Amino acid sequence: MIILHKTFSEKVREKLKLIPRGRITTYREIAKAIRQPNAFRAVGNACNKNPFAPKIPCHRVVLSNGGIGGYAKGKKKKIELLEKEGIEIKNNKVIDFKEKLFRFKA
DNA sequence: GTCGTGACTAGCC
DNA sequence: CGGCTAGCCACGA
Repeated sequence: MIILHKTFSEKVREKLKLIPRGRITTYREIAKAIRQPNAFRAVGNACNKNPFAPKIPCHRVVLSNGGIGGYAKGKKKKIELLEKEGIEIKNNKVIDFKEKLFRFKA
């Protein structure tokens, strides 16, 4: 049997890496993807404490309501990165975030 | 083992 | 739409 006891952060990172460029996801979606739909809080924590900051596209994660949320390097930086990838943002909210939302494989 | 904290969310007013 | 509250989870001290 397999027991890979990965930490919560590990799982989050795995999912984060799956987000394609030009797309975004929400903390909620990630929580669901790792089979812990109620751990959306911990997801944010994992990203914030993420020791591989530049290696993980954590900037592609937004709030479930399309809000930007936060970013270890500053919300502004997060917005810029997203705009660079083709995500339109206005008033700290993602435009048509529903269409750009990336859903993980069920 | 307990407590506080946070890049959250949904509900209510 | 904006603000507030309660519920939720993992992690470090």
